Amino acid sequence: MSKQELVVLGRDGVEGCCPALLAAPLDDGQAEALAKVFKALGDPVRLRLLSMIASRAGGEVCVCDLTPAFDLSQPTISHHLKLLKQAGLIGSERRGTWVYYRLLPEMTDRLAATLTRPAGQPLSEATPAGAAS
Amino acid sequence: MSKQELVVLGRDGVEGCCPALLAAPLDDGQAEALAKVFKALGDPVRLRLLSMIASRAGGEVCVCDLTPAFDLSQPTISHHLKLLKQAGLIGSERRGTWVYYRLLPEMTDRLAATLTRPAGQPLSEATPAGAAS
DNA sequence: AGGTTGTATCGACAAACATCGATTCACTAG
DNA sequence: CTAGTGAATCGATGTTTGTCGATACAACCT
Repeated sequence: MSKQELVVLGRDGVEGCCPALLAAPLDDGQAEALAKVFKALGDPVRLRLLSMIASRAGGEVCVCDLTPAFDLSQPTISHHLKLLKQAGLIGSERRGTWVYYRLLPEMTDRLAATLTRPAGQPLSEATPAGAAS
Repeated sequence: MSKQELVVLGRDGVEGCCPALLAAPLDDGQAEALAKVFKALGDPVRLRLLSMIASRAGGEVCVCDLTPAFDLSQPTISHHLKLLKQAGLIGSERRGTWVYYRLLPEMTDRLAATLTRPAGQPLSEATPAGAAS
């Protein structure tokens, strides 16, 4: 079911590879899809969740290990995990009583590519450091 | 004034280089600062603005070229530009009657690095494709 | 000075969001 | 089958955010 979500994101969402944020103007659909993913990253709790999941040796974290790391209720953590999952950033698997989350590196790779500017960027010709206020 | 904002972000915010989202758990301050920048990217209008600014040959765009590209009021565009600026993603310069915006590539470079996972990531040992739902 | 044009700020309002407690669902163990 | 535990969903609530019109500010040009 959530695999489907990923497929959708891959199809009419962030699509083929990298929308190239910095190389050409995004069309409206690309912007909408990309914004959803960045919005998922735009919360400190979700960023910490993601980094805890991504940096865990073995690649998996049990929800039962994530929840007590925050001063938030269990439903709130569950909600944040759901948003990260809907953004295609993480996936989950139930094993017995417990649910394990893991990073889906395809999405972070895609975002990194999106934010990388093409070879010789025509910026800062006469703009050495922080000339623009 | 907004240069100051950038400095602040550089100091106790995203800091030195890359908080390494995917390599180690973020501390609370890092997460808070990073979230602000991602939040700025979490809106389709701002993404389109940023991509229009970044992809413009010469590196500069006049606000007067940006505003008519949207079905939104001038104050709304101004507001979005302000948020992008406060996030350290763009800078502005007034020349005569017009104000020009440009990309500050330091920030996008930093974000790209943040989303890049370290060399041999311990993921997907037994997870070929999209095993996790 | 006075008028004109481009941009930013202000105040208001509706929609979206983060959070919680209560409940329900999924699974395991007696 | 009946607890008991981990996780997700549901409703409600206070806060944040995107948007607008009105207004103020900045620079140019008579």
